[in-house]
Amino acid sequence: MAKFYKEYDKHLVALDCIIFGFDEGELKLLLLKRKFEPAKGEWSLMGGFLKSDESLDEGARRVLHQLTGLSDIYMEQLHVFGELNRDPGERTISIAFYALIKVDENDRKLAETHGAHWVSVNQIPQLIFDHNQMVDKALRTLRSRTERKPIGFELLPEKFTLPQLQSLYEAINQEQLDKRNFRKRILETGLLEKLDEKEKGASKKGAYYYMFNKEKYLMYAEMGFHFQMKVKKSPLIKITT
Amino acid sequence: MAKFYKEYDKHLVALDCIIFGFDEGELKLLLLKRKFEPAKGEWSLMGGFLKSDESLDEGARRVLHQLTGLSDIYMEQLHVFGELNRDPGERTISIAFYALIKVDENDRKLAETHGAHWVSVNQIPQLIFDHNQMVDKALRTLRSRTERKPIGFELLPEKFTLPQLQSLYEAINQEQLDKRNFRKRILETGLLEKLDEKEKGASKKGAYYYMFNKEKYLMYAEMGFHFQMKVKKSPLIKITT
DNA sequence: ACAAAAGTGTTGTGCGTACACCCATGC
DNA sequence: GCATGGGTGTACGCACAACACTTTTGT
Repeated sequence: MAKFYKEYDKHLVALDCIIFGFDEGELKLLLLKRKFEPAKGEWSLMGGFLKSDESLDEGARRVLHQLTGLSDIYMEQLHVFGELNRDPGERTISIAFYALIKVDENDRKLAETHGAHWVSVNQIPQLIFDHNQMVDKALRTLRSRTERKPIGFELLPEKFTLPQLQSLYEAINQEQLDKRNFRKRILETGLLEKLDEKEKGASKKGAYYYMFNKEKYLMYAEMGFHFQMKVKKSPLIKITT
Repeated sequence: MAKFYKEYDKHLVALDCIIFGFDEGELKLLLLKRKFEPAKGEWSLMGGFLKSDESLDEGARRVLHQLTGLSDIYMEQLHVFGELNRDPGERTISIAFYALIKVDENDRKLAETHGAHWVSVNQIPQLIFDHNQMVDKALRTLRSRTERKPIGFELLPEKFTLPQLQSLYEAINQEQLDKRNFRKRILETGLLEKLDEKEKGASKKGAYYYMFNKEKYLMYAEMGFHFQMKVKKSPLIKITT
């Protein structure tokens, strides 16, 4: 290929992945102890450097696969971070991606063998560089996503119950929702298909399993959507002195 | 600075700017005939390459200033485009920014002396590489921005009339709005301050000037906002065969 | 029989939309 | 005096929030 741009600076381009998973009723993040200098041993996002022969998406997927063994997951570009000294090692531009995955037993093992850990988003430790800022931005993006796109397909197993779906929404948005309103709203979208089978782990009565209607899900994911639920107002508690 | 990452590939990083302006009741885009190979002479966005000693924002501002003489304008990161062959000259990653500016006489001249042209968003020509895709994404982002953030401060002169503001919203969203509803909604946000002065160019009666309340504007720009207006339904026209 | 979670409907209200006429002025 | 754009109020409907009791079943 002819080189037209010889005279311009070239840069290291990092790809950092913010991986969300939903497990045990909590929204979690996949973190890693960094294995190389600088900042070796500190908590970090999954990251790697872009290669010349791969597109951004390909690169992000490769990085994720190398570090966790995971593949075929939903990822989206979040933001580019490019402050001059964000990485003390060398001037590096980082393209942050966020990903949503269903955490199953298999993934849990895979992640562990790679030295990765699932951490609740309520207990994020200090991360290297500007990674905390990235996580913060990803969380806010994920939240505003719930209002415009259906969510869950990427974070829940194929079959799930309405209480599980509700608790996913609650975990993402850090708020309590009214059961009746939630069920009514989510059902009338037509996104869900009720199965004839109950989940019996969480209660004696058992909750019906549902699945997403894949076509509708994809349609809404493309066209957008409107799902807004306000906080369930908790009764005011007066603190008596 | 110590080099920790010697072994990794480095990349050209372009900064491309999608500049929106509002002029003569239309939403316009600032375009340029490219002055160097490859694709010399074709229509292009404002673009340049990132230098090692500048942050992304600084770089984008520098590029814009070099090409148009404009400075001090509102810019926001849009997306990174990184397909392998997006630039036939060489593998280049492009970070796209979008900017909103008030077009005044001064800017119009500045732009012209730099060979830039204001083009209505309804008449965007074929652009080089993936620049049309960038414009498309920027437009959609700008539209969804109007629903969550106040807009106008960056695109209108300091004093403006309500009909002007409305026509800005209409130009961005390509839809007609109901005058009464628009005025009611926008006024009750408290963002606007009515002046005692009328604009007399557009009509005999004249329309009152307004200004943004800067503090409220910044507050809403930060915290978000909710401004959604549906299309004014135009009466159905039956086409008789 | 009781504890624990699942499931189920109705009502009120605030927001958003639709809609038509008068006003001020320049020509 | 008329044409042109600016300015104003109300009524209706719907979507959303609030809210409490019954059902199932494992122990």
